[in-house]
Amino acid sequence: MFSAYKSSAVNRCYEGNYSLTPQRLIVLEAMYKQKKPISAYDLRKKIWQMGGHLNIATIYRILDFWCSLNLMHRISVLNKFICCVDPDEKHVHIINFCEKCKNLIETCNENMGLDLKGGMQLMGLSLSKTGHIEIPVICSDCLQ
Amino acid sequence: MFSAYKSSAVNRCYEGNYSLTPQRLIVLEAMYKQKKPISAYDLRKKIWQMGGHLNIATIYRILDFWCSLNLMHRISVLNKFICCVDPDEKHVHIINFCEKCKNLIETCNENMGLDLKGGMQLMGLSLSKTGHIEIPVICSDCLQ
DNA sequence: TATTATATTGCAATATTATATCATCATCAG
DNA sequence: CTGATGATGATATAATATTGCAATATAATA
Repeated sequence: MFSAYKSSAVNRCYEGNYSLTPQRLIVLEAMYKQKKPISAYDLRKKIWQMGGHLNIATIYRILDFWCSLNLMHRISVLNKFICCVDPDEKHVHIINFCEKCKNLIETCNENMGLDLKGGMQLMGLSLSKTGHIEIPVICSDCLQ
Repeated sequence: MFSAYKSSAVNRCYEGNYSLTPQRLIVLEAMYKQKKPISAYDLRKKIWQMGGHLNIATIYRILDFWCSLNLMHRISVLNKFICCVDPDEKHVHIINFCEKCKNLIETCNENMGLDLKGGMQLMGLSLSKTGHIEIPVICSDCLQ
């Protein structure tokens, strides 16, 4: 439901004192409709089709904005963007990326039984707040 | 030591029946000298400085080649390439990427106490053979 | 409300990263 | 030698991303 997703967005903007501009809303809505990862340029086309117009630089800036608030993820292995499936999840977001069919299976480290903090401490590292983790996998469908 | 790294490369080529061409060696050597992640275009410059010349398409093809043999990694969050610090390591290669200083700390899942297989099985996934995992972190130096 | 400060967006140019196509060259088996 | 295969070179172009600055919108304050 878009309304739930949108209210997460509204809350983050309120908490962080960021303004929720029309352009940011346009991107939010277009991205929400988009169920697969999409490039910034394709998102621009999609917004055209929805009757809007945003400059490509603006689109990149706004995508970065939402990513920094964890409402979206930049899937770096694809150079594409996707809405976060559960923006209020407090664990580390994990994006399993099937190398064969290119589908994403998003979850969190807890659901995968992954103890990240322990491993990090061993190395003197701490997890960055904003990031997510992409794991290259073969999904069950592609395993035959 | 380059000789150890090179002999890993020679072995992989032999096992897989791939030819170790002069161009592939040039890339191997230039990359080995390079201690930080480098873009394909910057690598081309570096090869120029070493007195060689390789076409950009060739460079991309050869980088892909070495990545497929796990002698190098494509760091997708940076769109850059780096030599693998331990090409004979059989565990999953983990590249911790400091979001502040941009340095990489490479290790393997075992060293980090990360049980990846267990987590994958829970989700019906299996780890892809070729990939590595990039984790966004803050390193100890940057934590103040 | 009017004014100022700050943040955001639009625009245009450009930089950076990556791939496609096709010709040529090298290697190797028969 | 010859033909098949794989690798490389050359060129063009596609796809992704950023920069600098002007214009505009938003928020803060008088």
